[in-house]
Amino acid sequence: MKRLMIVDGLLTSPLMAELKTPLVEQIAAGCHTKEFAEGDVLCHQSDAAHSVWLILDGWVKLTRETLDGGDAVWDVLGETHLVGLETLTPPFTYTTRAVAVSGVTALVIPHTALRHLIDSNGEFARLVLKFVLRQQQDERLEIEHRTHQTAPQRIGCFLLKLAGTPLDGRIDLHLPFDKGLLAARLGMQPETFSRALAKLKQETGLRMTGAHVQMDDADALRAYTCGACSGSYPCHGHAT
Amino acid sequence: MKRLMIVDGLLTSPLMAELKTPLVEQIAAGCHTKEFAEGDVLCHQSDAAHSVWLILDGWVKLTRETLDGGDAVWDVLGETHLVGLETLTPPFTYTTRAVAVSGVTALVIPHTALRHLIDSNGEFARLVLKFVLRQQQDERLEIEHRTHQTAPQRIGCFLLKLAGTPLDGRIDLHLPFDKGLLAARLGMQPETFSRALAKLKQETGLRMTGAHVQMDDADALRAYTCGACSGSYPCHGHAT
DNA sequence: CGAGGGTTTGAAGTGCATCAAATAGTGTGG
DNA sequence: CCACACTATTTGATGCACTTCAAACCCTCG
Repeated sequence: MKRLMIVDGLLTSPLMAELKTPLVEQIAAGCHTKEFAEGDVLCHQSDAAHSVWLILDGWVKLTRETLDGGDAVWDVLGETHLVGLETLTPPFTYTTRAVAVSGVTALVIPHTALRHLIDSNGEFARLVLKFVLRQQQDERLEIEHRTHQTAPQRIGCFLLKLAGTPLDGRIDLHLPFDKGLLAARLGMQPETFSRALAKLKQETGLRMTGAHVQMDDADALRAYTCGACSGSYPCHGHAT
Repeated sequence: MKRLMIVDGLLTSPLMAELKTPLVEQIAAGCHTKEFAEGDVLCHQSDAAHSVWLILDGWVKLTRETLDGGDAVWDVLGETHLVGLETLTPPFTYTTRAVAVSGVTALVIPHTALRHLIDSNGEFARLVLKFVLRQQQDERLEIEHRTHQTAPQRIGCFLLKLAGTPLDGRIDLHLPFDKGLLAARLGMQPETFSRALAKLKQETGLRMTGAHVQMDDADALRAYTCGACSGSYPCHGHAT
């Protein structure tokens, strides 16, 4: 019963969903779920890896310390996303600190199990490779965005990704974490975020009250947001 | 004789250098070298893959068209670097256009051979995975740089990477391609590049005449450049 | 020598950051 | 349930970094 839930959890990951059933069950055997409270640290930068996490619910931020003591936010991940995949290669250490930014439910996947699987199972290694190559494309697009998009466009792009591809062109969602963190995730200051959001509302008809976002015509948002981008149009919006 | 040269060429790649000798020879059997003149196109964005290239000499730029007709430079790659690795995963198409920006000598590796190798050889798949995970870290650091570094710092960072880790703290090199392209690679305008360079000279004692770069104390450059970065200090500088 | 591209310089404008302060929102103890 | 404390968010004012548009300069090559 519980095993079945863990299998279902694993299958939410695009990576795991491609595996054959016996393999998923084999991985599931070593997994357990774990709850994290807001502020809990999943792992520290440079620590030797012990787990990879699959987020089932909630959000986790990945940060790195800069030399001058600041914190650089590398990403904020939500459900279906994996934390710590970089530890599958030498030096097998986490490259970021991971901190829950809300209550989080995660599937704990023992690092040893994954490493063993990669070493022993070519098919699994291939699927991880495929997965990472996909991520790499997204990251390169992100690099482009940082250079060519304005602050309001980056916000719009994020919202489109968050909304997925709404069938009817309508968007209705809640920001999953606070605006300050979102600003950092998008590479801007909180003040800039606030002003950029105001501009986005004005330009696209987007409405936002508190964390509640509404939009009647997602295409208007796409038109405003995606102009300078080299991604395929209309923006299909991978979740982050 | 010629076969030996091809094997040597393959081994310049960090990825290939990890393979066992018979495997390298097997790959080499399907490879040939090819010369490209400045401006020659290696591949077009969205084309079905036929080759992966290992650059033996010269430089290749990777660009993507933006919706509004512009060209976004994703990267500029030099010797020991692979072009087209993203085609090893579905949809097996190039995600960028690749154009020689100088005379280029490249090793042409048939795409089918690599795909076959990945599908049949778990060890090879693992090594590619390891290689791509490394690249991914570099790209995430690049994202951070675009947000936290100033234009002069980004130039300094690029020069440090180009110089590798000089033993005696001295730098003496030539820019491998024109400043306009370098500006695009670093995500800035040519005018900004020119001015940022002037500032970098003034701040760090770096000297540049034409494409010739000299510096007596690389550490002064690192001190100026790496402050806001979360990479390990001193900057070890992977080549791009 | 002249043409053309690469590079620099100048002047002006835009976008984002920074510093400062006001406002809104949230959780706590009374 | 209210007042307070504290944090998140917004708003205002100002400065800096980068872009943009324009023109000059430089360098190479025919």
